[in-house]
Amino acid sequence: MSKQVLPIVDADAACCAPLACEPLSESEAAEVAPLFKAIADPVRLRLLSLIACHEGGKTCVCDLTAAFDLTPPTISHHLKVLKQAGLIDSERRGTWVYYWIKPEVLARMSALIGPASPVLAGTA
Amino acid sequence: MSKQVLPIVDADAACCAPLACEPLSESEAAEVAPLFKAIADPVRLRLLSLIACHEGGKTCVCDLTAAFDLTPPTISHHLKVLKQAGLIDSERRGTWVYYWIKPEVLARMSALIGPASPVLAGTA
DNA sequence: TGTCAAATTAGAGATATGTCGAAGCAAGTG
DNA sequence: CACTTGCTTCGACATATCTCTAATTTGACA
Repeated sequence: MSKQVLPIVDADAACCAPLACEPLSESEAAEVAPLFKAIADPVRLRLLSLIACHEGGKTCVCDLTAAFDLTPPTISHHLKVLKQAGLIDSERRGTWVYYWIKPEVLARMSALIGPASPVLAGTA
Repeated sequence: MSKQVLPIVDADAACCAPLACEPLSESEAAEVAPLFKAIADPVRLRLLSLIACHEGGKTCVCDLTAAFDLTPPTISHHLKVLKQAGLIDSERRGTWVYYWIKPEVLARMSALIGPASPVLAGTA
């Protein structure tokens, strides 16, 4: 296209510019990545949403299984992943098992990638 | 431990309670999950953070490669994943290639899992 | 033109993930 | 006690992901 003379980086200098905020450390990244991995699946995203949208916050597995074209073991597997990541918790009530969301964890994840994040506040 | 008599669900009724917000549809989930999958890796989280934290917003690949104990092809692969997800964009400037963040996309992801989300606002 | 440096692409190998059927466990009911 | 229902665990399989080495592309420069 046209000549691109952008003032952002001085081509004579080194290829890098100074940092505007504190980037995520290796250990912080290792700690947070599993949280995002837990929700990085369409089934688990919908499970989380279905659980969160329930009045009272507790949702029976039978409800969740019915919302998908997947077998109960598969739903159970995804619920286990979400629970091990700390995003949901569960309780047995007779024959049924209920799951509920832990909103603090979601809120922390949201803040981490949001506009006010101390580790991602570059061009926001 | 102690008797758990929770008033949230009537044990005589069906196992389900009504919904409090609109859960994520199958197609919405399929659309959003790849975004979270893109950041669901410690290396890519740090890459994103390093890029975002650069003053001016543009970061040279050589800078990024230097920050990891990984080979250039591996860094290149992760940058490609982030770019294909739409989280970053790039431009070639002579020998060097610069990447920058697209904050709108991060902001959208943050809002989706944040306390005010219309699909995850259950118990927040 | 030839050479060098930066970055990407291609291909391979090890590990992780998503899904299922079969089996097991826990709790209610006849 | 036996039987049924709801859910989880186990084991297997196909696919996806992460990382590397080797080869390729792109641009700068003598």
